[in-house]
Amino acid sequence: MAKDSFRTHHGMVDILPGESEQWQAIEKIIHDTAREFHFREIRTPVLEPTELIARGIGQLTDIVSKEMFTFSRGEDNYVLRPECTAPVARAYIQHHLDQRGGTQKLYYIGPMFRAERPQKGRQRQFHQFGAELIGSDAPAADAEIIAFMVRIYEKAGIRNTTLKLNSVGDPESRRSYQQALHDYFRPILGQLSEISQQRFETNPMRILDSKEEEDQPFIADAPLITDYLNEECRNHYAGVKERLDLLGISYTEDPRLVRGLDYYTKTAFELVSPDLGSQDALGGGGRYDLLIEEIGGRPTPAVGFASGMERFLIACEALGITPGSDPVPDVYIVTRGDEAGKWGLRMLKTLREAGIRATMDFAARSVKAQMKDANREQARFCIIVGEDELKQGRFTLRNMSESDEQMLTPDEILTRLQPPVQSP
RNA sequence: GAGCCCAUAGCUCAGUAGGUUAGAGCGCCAGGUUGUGGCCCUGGAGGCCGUGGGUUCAAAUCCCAUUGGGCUCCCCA
Repeated sequence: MAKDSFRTHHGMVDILPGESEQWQAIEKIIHDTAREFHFREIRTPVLEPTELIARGIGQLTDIVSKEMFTFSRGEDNYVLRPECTAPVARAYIQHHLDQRGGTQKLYYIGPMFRAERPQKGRQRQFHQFGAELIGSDAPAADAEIIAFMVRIYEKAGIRNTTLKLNSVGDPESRRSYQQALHDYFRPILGQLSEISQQRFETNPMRILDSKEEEDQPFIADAPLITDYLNEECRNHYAGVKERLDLLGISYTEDPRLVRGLDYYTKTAFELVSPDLGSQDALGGGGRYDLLIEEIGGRPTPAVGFASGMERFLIACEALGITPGSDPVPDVYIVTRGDEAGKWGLRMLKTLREAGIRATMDFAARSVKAQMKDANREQARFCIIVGEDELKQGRFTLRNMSESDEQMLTPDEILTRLQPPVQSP
């Protein structure tokens, strides 16, 4: 690589032709599924007020405490959004979407940013799609969100996933549970890993998440949140499970499933895949009944999920699924000479207006080089234009797979190519 | 923030008892067909062997540093 050239920042990747078609294909699945479920798209800015994210996600989370890309300009503090639930909630409040009546079913696709060390399935700029159902505390809302997420992967052909499900309770349940955890861990605190000892103070539930070898035996016997849920949370959890059963969505209850962001309440879920390596979650989410009030709205229950696009594609690749296909032109116009080149340009316009995908050479190369290029691009037909054709008003139409040629007028060529040849 | 691995052409990689002009396959460009692709043949372009220093008569090869990349921990999508 030349000395003076540039490359992307650490953890930022270019998506090139050949890959971009795969992205478009899964984006299409997401958009199509959203239509079936009647989720409506919302697009929020990539930059958000730093304070919104800090308050929404929680000061003590890793995301806020050490993974944000921030900068200031004048009085304003900007952050590259690390996730999209808080921004969507912000938009809901800002635009008074509650006044539109009913519940809001919103979905999004877009880049998110976290200043972590990159590894498989984790980049600094990564892409998430997700959905939020705002304004309902009913278990049916949780089920709808989960059904939407699950359906997208199902459509893509990703069948070997596991849906992990839990309830993390409401503040009241959480308090009694945290008390139980404190009572349980305090006597054995010295035997826990350093990180777990810290979490004992900050967020004892996270100890259950620990992967430290030394913690495992203690975690195995630790009290479970499900035993401390109050009646409301218990009923809600049962209601969600009942509806998932109803929808034929299988799940595995995981009483140790904890979500990383502070705003979650009650339902927590995660869709995991065995093909992702160390970062095994395709997506996750849950209920966040406290968030909207926390960032300045009226108390409003909501539930949502977020999924990683990069991990989606890793899962596809592991299963041998290649979403989308490389585009090929119907026609490649091969020209010889300046006049032919101009004719070709006009013909391109005509073809395209007829819905025929057409291109040509734009580097004034030899006929042979143009044919080679047409072959490389897998064009179905070539139109070959030189002085003879211009004089006769009839042009050579070459079928590239059959290798046969006909001399036709432009009108005949159009008729011959319509309806546009089918492409995969 | 911590650990491990890697670094030779556009891509995938050969190349160590250190020794003359650094290789292959694929890809790219051109010719063989003065207007015709895919197969084939021939030729060509393209590397200061990531960067800097050291050891040596001599370094892609040994040593140190540095940068970049990958993976893992932490955490998350």
